[in-house]
Amino acid sequence: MTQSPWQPISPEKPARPVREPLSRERIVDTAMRMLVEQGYEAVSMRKVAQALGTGPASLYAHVANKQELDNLLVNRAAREMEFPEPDPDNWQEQLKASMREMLRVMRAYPGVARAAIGQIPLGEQAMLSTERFLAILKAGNLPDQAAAWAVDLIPLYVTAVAFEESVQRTWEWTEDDIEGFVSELRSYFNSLDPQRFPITIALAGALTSGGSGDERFEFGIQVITAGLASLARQQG
Amino acid sequence: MTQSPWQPISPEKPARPVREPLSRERIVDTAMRMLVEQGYEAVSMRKVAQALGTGPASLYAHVANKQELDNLLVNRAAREMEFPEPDPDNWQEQLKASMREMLRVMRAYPGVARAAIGQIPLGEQAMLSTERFLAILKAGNLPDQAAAWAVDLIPLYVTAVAFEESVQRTWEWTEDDIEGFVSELRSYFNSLDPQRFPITIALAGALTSGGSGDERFEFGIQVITAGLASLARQQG
DNA sequence: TTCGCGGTAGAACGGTGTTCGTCCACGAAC
DNA sequence: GTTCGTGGACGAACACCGTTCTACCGCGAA
Repeated sequence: MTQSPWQPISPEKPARPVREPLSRERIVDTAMRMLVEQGYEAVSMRKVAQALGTGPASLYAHVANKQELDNLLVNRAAREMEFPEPDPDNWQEQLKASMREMLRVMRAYPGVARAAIGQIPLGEQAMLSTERFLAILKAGNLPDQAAAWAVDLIPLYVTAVAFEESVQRTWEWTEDDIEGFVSELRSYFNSLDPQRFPITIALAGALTSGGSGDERFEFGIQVITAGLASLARQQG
Repeated sequence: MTQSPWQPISPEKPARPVREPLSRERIVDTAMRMLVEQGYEAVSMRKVAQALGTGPASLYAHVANKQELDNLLVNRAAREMEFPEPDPDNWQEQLKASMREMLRVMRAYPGVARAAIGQIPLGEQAMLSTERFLAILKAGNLPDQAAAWAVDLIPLYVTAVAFEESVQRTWEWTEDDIEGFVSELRSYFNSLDPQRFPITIALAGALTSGGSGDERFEFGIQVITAGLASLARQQG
């Protein structure tokens, strides 16, 4: 009882607390914007709440926990992916194009990869992209089991690539930093003990090429596509 | 000056603060043991320090930061991997065996995968395993550039698989939990809109099979190996 | 008009990585 | 033999994190 009993109750309303009410939609919108602008690390329950002008506890009325919010972000991103209509004569190129599309979206929302890795994507949009991949793989005449495991393998690879990139982006390297690092790396390889690392030294040039990641990714999807093609049933 | 001036100086030594001095080695040993026994989440700078009977600040005299400690753990784990001598007639099977070996070690040290993902492994032991993989790939007559990118792709895939498993292990699921989840998943697939998810529904069985992960992993290394083989130069 | 209820939100709990500044033991120098 | 400098040890603190407790309050139903 530290308050004076005659204190006026509610001094002319406390600064209009009405505001637009919270909602799942508004929370995901805000989190997504922060993800794009400031990266995954910046998307904390506290900061999302602060951006919405409230406290962290308020979010929990609409979102179960951080993990669910991550899942919602993944699903929101998946909404933007576009896939071709399956064409049996062209399924390998379609598969590659779809993987490129997946990486494109994940690059556009850095941090979504981190949210996506290690979770089974069961949201509406994510399931739709699975369906699209399955359609392409079936057009390629893959056995059911191979197609099923492939739609596990493919997002795993693309997500891992995107995640790796996003981790390195966290370190905030400029183009020059990368160039410097690559040349340092090359001379590090060359300084190794030739007795123990003969091949690493011989391939120092090849090992340090393709730093941008695009070429490496192209290589990866080529390997996966060719590997899957080798499992396709002859004819149809 | 709150102390009494006649107070005896150093009351028979303050509980022997000598102890064995800290060192990088001791820190990594302790962290590794905690990683094995309690998982990655339990390995914090504070807890490692506590296990060593000191405060967190003491570690920073020997280890730059948490990330460096993670790297040291990765390198320590890589020390345990064993690779076959390259055999040109058997390189595909050797490649698969090496990937299995890599996964085996990463499973033995849950959390190492999490520490490894998104970093270029430049430690002594990690470089050695790269060298071994290169030897096998060269035995398979892969072009230099393909071999170089392959030793990027291969650890990326294995690490991603191990990381995914370790994330799911964090959730502490029993065998029964998994079974229940899989059957739930199956009925979820079957409850989807047949208009929009025809293939997902048709393949519900295949999609939910191989829950243990071993079969999925075997599929993955088969795809990668076959894909790489398709890039090998004809003959030598 | 009253009551109940659900969204809001401040405060707090128990954690995290990292840094600051103090203290002290030890080896080198005088 | 004594002094001094230095580097490791480390308690305390900083700025965060996800989550929960609990009080409050406005609004719709009764």
